[in-house]
Amino acid sequence: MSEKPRSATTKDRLVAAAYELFEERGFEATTAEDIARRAGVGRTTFFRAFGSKDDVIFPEHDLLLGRIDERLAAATPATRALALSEATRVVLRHYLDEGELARARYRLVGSVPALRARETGGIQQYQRLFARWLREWLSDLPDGQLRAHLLAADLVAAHNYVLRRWLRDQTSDPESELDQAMRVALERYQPSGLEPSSAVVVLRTSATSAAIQAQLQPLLDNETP
Amino acid sequence: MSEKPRSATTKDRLVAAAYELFEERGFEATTAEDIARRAGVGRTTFFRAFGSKDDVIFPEHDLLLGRIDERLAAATPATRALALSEATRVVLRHYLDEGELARARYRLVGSVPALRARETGGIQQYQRLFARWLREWLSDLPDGQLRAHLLAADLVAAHNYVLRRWLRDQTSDPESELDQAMRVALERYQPSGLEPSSAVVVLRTSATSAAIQAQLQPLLDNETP
DNA sequence: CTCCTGGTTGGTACTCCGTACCTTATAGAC
DNA sequence: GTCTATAAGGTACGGAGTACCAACCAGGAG
Repeated sequence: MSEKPRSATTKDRLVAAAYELFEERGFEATTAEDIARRAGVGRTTFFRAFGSKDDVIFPEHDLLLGRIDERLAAATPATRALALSEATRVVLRHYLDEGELARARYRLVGSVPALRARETGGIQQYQRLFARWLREWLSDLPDGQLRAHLLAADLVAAHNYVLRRWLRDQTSDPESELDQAMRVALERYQPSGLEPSSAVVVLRTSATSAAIQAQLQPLLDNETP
Repeated sequence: MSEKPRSATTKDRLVAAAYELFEERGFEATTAEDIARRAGVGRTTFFRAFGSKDDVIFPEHDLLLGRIDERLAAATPATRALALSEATRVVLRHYLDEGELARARYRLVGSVPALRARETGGIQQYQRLFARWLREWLSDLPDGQLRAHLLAADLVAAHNYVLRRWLRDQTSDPESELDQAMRVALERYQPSGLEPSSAVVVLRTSATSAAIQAQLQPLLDNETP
């Protein structure tokens, strides 16, 4: 019935057919054979292309994992915080580029428990990837292993928070929101071991600033754990 | 209305049979009929008891979700931090009580991708439950919604970090480790809007402590955002 | 041209999961 | 005893995913 672009590859036609049918009659009510028939191929070809019915919906997952890994591998010690932030941005941008397709997937996944499980499995893979790098980067800190896992969880949660707001049409500037979310998430990232925040208390005294400095220094040098 | 021990033993026999067979010949190579036969019941009874082959492995999930919800619902504003910590402890204790069964499940889930997905789906439910309460508790904070999601992710990640260490036999005192992990995770929980950490700087001066206090007070009262 | 070869596709058959439906057995309630 | 409710087993079915085979379609080589 509906015509497909001649140049579209078999995989693309299958994806398009699948989304059409899922929206028309739901995920469970659509069989693999239905999808194959609408795409004009055999059932065998469908399973050869995707391996499972779920895979039609998350085809770019491995690609994104690879890009994140690349971005993190390219970081220098001085640019690690930035790399973490940019790595999440890679994923966000991917979905923004997908546009309506991403929103269709969001609606679909939200309404089918089986797909939810599949999606969270994918998210978990992101988190593990972040954790793998962070374990190394934070290995010198006290509780470094634990903090690596927490920060990985934060990064993924922060990204998903912003992404979901965009998917639900609750923001028109998701990139700026990601900036802010990353700022909050990265409060945990303190590779130099500094306090998360510092307060300066000023009292008037007759001492010279040099004298004050001399007295402050030993206090700052051996911090309480 | 009380649980019948008879039906409980049927379920228990099925669980025992399932774990035996999974260890013997693997998850995929074991059919539902195999499990039912070894437990001495019919295939129909198996599916009535568990609904799916995966459910044999995660039978207590809903129970734990309920207990977490209870614990969080019972919190007063002053005891919320404690309630969050205790809620994760409920889950940890459950696994500790299971003992070797929990370790068998860990080995099994680790080796079967399909079960991994199922498990992370369950974890996600914990996280969503925490987030639901925290959204409300942190609603007055700047970035409260975001912070609620991050803290929920932290709590779950911290709990899982300790649990996995125990499952891998890397700790003999998981409860103490959970204390420490919660201390780190809850750094994010600052419902009163206080700074995440405070530093006291002491300089000698001739002023009385009352005079110092008088000078400090205005500084403390209007904090910089 | 025919013959061969490798790769892609479609078709058929099979196992198994999960559900629906129907029958049977057991245990009280009366 | 009978009646009824509940748990159990049995059978049949649709659909996912796999295995295997047959058909087609390149492009050489002779």
